[in-house]
Amino acid sequence: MSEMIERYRKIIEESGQKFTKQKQLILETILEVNRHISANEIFNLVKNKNIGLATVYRALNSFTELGILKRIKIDNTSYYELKIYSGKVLHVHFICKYCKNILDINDKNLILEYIKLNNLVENNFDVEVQDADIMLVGVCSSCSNKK
Amino acid sequence: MSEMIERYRKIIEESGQKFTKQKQLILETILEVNRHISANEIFNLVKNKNIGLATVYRALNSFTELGILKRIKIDNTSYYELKIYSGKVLHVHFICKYCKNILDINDKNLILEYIKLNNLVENNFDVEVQDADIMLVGVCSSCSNKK
DNA sequence: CTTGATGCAAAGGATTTGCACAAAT
DNA sequence: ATTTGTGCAAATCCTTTGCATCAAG
Repeated sequence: MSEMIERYRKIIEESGQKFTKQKQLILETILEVNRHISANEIFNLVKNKNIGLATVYRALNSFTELGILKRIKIDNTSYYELKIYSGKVLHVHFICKYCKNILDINDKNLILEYIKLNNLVENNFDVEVQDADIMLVGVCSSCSNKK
Repeated sequence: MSEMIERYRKIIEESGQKFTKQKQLILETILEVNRHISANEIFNLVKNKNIGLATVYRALNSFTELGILKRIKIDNTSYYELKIYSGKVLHVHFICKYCKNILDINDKNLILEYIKLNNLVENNFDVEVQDADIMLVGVCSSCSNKK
């Protein structure tokens, strides 16, 4: 078992839940694809191994609550990506309104600026910001050139 | 008819669509509540006037496309708020993970900072940012005091 | 008139849930 | 053994769509 999976196992077991074959398989699948993936896509990748769609949903919900996964919504579907131990502090995404492709905005300086802003919000609005979903919407260069 | 409604009417008619009683009523309802409101909530406020739920959804989709409304998703439901002529440039929201209340982050300086960051993203990632959905997640002061 | 809009009910898609069975500690 | 997880199918919730009718320009 990979080091990653070992860490997730620890988190899951420490929460009182059992670390089952199904959960491991689902985690491995997400690790492998290494991009935003939906419950249904995961299901299609694992259904030959006798895993039900409900199990996939239950696992994804559980992992999200435990902070292992990050859920982002596009139209009416949830997509998931690994959250902790993935080297990311904050999630900033850009979605192209035409091709619907999602870009990860991973520039370190930008992310740091965003975090500063979150701190400003905390001070000005008397709240505690624990997470930020930032979705920028616009036109990617590829779709821009097609016009 | 209020000045606001007149402006929306213009936008709707210029897009080639008809400005019907139903659309007017839905717009007036959103204007009145002056907060995030779901299709179902709107429907409950207008159903006694013989408007179907489908009409509400069709109007909301149309208004969103025309840029009159802004759609934000919470859990599996869409909420809408007036976008243009509402004095807002960019939409930054804070949601409390406990009470699920949504705060509008309307501080002018903060918003301007966010816009600057969007411009940085445009330059660094070769995209055109047209809109930004920023949802901060955390704990509001009220829920924080209850612990 | 002609075209687009509406209301209703049915369909659709994503997600959740009830239940009997299986597997983990 | 006991408790939690699973697979399946049915149920649920939000949203969209087909169709006959209605209303706006």
